[in-house]
Amino acid sequence: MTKNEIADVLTEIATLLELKGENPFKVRAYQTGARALEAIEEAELGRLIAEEKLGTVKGLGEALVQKITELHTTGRLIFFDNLKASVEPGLVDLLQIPGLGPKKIQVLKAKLGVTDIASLTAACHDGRVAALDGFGEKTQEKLLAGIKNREAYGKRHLWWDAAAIAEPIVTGLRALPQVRRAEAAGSLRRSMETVGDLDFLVSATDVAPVVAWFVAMPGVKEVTAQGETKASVRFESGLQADLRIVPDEQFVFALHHFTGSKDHNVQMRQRALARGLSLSEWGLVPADGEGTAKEKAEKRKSGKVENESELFAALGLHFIPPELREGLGEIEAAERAELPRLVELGDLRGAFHNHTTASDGRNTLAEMTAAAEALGWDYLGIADHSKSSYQANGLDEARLAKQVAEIRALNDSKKFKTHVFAGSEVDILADGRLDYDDATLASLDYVVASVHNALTQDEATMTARIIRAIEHPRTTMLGHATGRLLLRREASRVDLAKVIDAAIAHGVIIELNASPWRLDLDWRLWRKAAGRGLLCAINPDAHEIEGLRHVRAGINAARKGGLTREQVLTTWPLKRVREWLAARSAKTPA
DNA sequence: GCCGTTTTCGGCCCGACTGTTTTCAGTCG
Repeated sequence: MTKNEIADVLTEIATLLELKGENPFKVRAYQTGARALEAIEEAELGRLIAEEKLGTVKGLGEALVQKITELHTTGRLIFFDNLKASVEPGLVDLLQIPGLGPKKIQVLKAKLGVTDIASLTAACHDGRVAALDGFGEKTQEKLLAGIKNREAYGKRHLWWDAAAIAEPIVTGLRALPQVRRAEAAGSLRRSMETVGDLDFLVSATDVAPVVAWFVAMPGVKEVTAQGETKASVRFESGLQADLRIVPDEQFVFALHHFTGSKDHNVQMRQRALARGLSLSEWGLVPADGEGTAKEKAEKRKSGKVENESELFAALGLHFIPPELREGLGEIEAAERAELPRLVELGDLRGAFHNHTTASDGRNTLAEMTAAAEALGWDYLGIADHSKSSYQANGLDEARLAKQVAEIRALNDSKKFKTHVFAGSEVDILADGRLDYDDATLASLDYVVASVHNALTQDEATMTARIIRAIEHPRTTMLGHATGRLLLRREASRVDLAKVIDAAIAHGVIIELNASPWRLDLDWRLWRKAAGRGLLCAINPDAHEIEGLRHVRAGINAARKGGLTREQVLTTWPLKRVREWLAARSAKTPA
């Protein structure tokens, strides 16, 4: 078994133990163990097991070492099999219902024979749940509502959609006279491609009016919690938003804590402990357990930390941008002053993958160019679909030639300051050939090669297909490498390591498709690939003028991937891009 | 189940909120 598979087993054990009402600290030990395992490298795990040194990993004791070793060598764990057999499988689903934890599930099972969502629903409808000790009418209603909305509530949301809801809320909070500071935290602030719920953090002089404003926001469908300093609401889409209000001197610590990620926070706390300090959402204080809460509060005030930079500095670190706080080595890099200077939205000078009404876009060439000019871009690449993308009104050779001529004429007219590059998003056919002949391709400034059909080929076929396209001398960049649609469609099966190797070897760019549904290549792959020389282009894949703004999502992903300005072609000035494209063409046999 | 300048037992983060209670247990983050 691989380490991630083993970690999944440990996590499942934790869930099952929790359901059985086991000691919560034992449950946590399994969760901690799973995380510790994920943090070591695959080969390292094999070595540690072989040398019987797995126990030296913090969080892995005698029992976990034995279980991990058994899983790693045999692929099975008798303890896990027995545990699974002792728990009704439907009970695991019950844990997902808000308001239900292990204790209540135990009671429901013991008193009412509830073993899954169906039997719980029946018991609620009969009123048997409300009659139980410790339960009541409200709990019963809440459980029914939770069951009904389970799917919508469990759903994640695109960063783009979540940000559109969150930004006016932050603005609204800051406008309140009682509010001193307000930020959105959580995975939204870390610019994750999808977001589970929204976390708002506020420091205020008076809390009641802030809570009152929050629960009365337009679009709120349901207030799920409301207290003095905390509130939770649910929007129509199922998106949940949490508000927390803290004293201003605590704001920075709470902001850091609720921005996360969990792994980042764990590592930060460990670092603090190693320096005799204890870090939490409440503050940074000496780690010794002595002293009353009041004394600790005094200590907090004495060592004032005004912003996150000072918080990181207090632990001997350079500022770590929220996007990098994933527990993936950013703390070590910050210690050594080796954090990359991340690309910014304002660095962008243009984009290459955009559509017009010639294929399936909703704005004309002139409209798209005007919009690019309004954004201050020096250049805009038009890449409409090729002829095989019949469903997208792809251009045949004659229509493409006409479009190229239009683009040349538009540039000559000097109507816009923005230069337009004539390109095409050329289908990579099922066998890896491109959708136009070489002469047609040679008439273009650049070529984005993309897969649009036969998405379910096996991995070897798809990989060979894409690599063949990369090897084509006229291919400038690879479009949306995996074809994934976040929350909707899985990525195609493709060996990205080989694709990246081929792109580097042939000097082909891989696009970071900035469509909020794609963000493809995934940010997790960029740091290593760019370090090896892969050049990135942030392309919005815009089908209308509003779509050009999606580059912001692309910048988010690029930043999470640790990319610098230099590594992103679309930040380069026009002259340098032209020279780069010309040099590529020169290498190409005419 | 893990951990130890409290070293083999007794902690392990803990405060806020809800719904049910009449002083608190369970859940959540």
